Amino acid sequence: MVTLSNTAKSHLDEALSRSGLRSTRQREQIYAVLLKRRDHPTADEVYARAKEVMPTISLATVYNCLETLVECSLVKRLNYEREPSRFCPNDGEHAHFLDEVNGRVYDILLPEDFQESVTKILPDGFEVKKVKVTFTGYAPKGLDTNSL
Amino acid sequence: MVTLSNTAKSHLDEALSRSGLRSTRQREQIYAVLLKRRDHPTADEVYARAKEVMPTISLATVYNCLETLVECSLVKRLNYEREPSRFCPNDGEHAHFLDEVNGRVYDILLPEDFQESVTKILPDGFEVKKVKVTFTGYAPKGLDTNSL
DNA sequence: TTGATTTTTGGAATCATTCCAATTTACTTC
DNA sequence: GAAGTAAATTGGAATGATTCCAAAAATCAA
Ligand SMILES: [Mn+2]
Ligand SMILES: [Mn+2]
Ligand SMILES: [Zn+2]
Ligand SMILES: [Zn+2]
Repeated sequence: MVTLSNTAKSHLDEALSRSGLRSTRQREQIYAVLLKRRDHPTADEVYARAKEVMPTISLATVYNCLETLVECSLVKRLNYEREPSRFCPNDGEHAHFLDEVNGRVYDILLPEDFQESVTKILPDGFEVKKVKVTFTGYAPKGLDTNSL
Repeated sequence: MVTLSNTAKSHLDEALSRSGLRSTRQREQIYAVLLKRRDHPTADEVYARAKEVMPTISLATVYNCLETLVECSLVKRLNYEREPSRFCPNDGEHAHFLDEVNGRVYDILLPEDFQESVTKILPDGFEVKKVKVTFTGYAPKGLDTNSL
């Protein structure tokens, strides 16, 4: 029904219970779908992939699960202009690169001191909680989104 | 009808004609509204402000004009999660800071070498066209959005 | 097993934005 | 400055991702 490594499964269970939420088949399935191909799919795409292995899952549930995973900090929601949200199961700090030609989004590893150093550009008095960096341009050819 | 400095007016006219577009009362009005209070209003807010001085303008026109201004690179469109787009008439390179408490967006001046230096974190082969930086947190109290 | 609480589900509702066809306006040419 | 053509504006309908809702199903503790 799902394909979720033991470590991913316990990562999920811990994050859910930390938020006082239950581990369900649907939540596991959605998380598994995201981890399998780290290509930043939309809710509709997640729905399609989840249905292949869990045909009775509903779109509403996909939205619910994605929202839950985002709130547990297991998944990030990405928004480009007014397009449908995309979802990223990479819970580490990283930037995103959107390829203008193929429409794909690549995760970009950030240097250790990045948040600290970029925060220096703020005038005195600004207290930063989060920094988001998004690149747009052309990614190198033949690069798999799973590889980053 | 509109309040647009001579320099702003010619800035607008030049950008429009550069794109082969006409300068209209509505486009001038929308641009004037944005310049008057640089607080990153939504299309609805722009509509409300424009109607005060041009009561017959339509919401469709506001959307059209905003889109036109964005395409002329006179205005930037900002998107936060799934909220309505906001618009910024600051055409220079800058970052944005969203205050989580008051919901306001502040323009953040970027250092000269910023784009160049942040681009260094990309692996070889990525060709950058644009970098977007967005901060979230708490802005200093009593700061006017027009002042930045 | 029972009962209380969450979660899932299908479908309706939302709402920012886009689309459309008709009217008006702007620019060019005579 | 009248006429013709292209571009822009307008009100209202349509769109579509997302959210909402109330009923059914699943989970958990007792
Ligand atoms: Mn992603
Ligand atoms: Mn803005
Ligand atoms: Zn990512
Ligand atoms: Zn701005």
